[in-house]
Amino acid sequence: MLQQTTVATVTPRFAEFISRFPTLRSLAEADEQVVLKSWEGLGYYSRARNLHRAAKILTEQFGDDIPDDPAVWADLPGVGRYILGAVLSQAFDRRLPVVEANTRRVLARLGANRTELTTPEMQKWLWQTATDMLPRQHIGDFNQAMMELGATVCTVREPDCPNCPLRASCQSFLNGLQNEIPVIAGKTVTEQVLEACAVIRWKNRVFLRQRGDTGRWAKMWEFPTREYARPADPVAVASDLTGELKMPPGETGSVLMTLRYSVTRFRIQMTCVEITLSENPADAVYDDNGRWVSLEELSAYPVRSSQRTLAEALIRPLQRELF
DNA sequence: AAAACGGGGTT
DNA sequence: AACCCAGTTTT
Repeated sequence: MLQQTTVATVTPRFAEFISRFPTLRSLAEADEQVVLKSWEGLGYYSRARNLHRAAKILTEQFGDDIPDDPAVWADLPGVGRYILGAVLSQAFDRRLPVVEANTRRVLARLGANRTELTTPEMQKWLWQTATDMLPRQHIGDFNQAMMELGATVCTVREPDCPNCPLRASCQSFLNGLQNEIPVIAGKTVTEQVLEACAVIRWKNRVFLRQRGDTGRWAKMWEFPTREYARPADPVAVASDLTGELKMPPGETGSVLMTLRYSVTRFRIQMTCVEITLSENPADAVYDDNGRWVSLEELSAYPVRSSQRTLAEALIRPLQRELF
């Protein structure tokens, strides 16, 4: 119930649920519709279905002898790494960590780690750090305490650092960084960029060109600062950008790229322009979503943040170079 | 690595 | 209106 649901919301609902299904077997033997009915208003109904399925699996395979084997639990529907650690550490004192919203904040602050929370490397760091920190005994209490610390002291806003039991070893408190950490990513924004990318075919060669105004051939993922980078954001450099060309070379399609700035993530969907070059400039055509246009018409096509048209900036230099 | 899944509370 | 919540699964 506590997955993405506040303690305040869950508390009364949990009591009702346990009263309705006091044992694992009673839950396993209940009709799914009855279980779902008792879940009404909590949302994420797949949690209820998974819980019910998991109860049936456990009861069928182990009867009333609930296993403490992490491998068994990990295969249960709805059991991810958090539930695995939470259940087994508290029910059986198994030495497994728990990482959730509160512990993420506590650990990031403790180590003054500025890596954005949702990145894979940060997730890895968080789980590893939580694992390394585990005591020998009373694992469940420790996990619970870490979450409680995040909920009551190491809060999102205005953490009570002076009264924190970990203040002496907290790298954020020691450096006055508790309000900068953790780093949370902004919402991903998607922007259509029509003229930014071109697939150029000439004889047996295919050129991928990011922009027309840099004056040189560049790989698709090498491009200068874009005007839609917000002023507060640092300049996007090649290392900040990871991209994947989703179309076969030589065909028209779109490119999805993710720009990672310090906080906000940009997702850029570029509609690529396919251009077939001819030695006669008047013959050059491009295909924009199935529409074929001559180079004459193309010359009016603007290159964003540049006074030059696509034809002037990209195609003419290409023709000069190739012919 | 996103996006989907959801209702309720906070800013 | 936007964001967040004791996450997991599917795309």
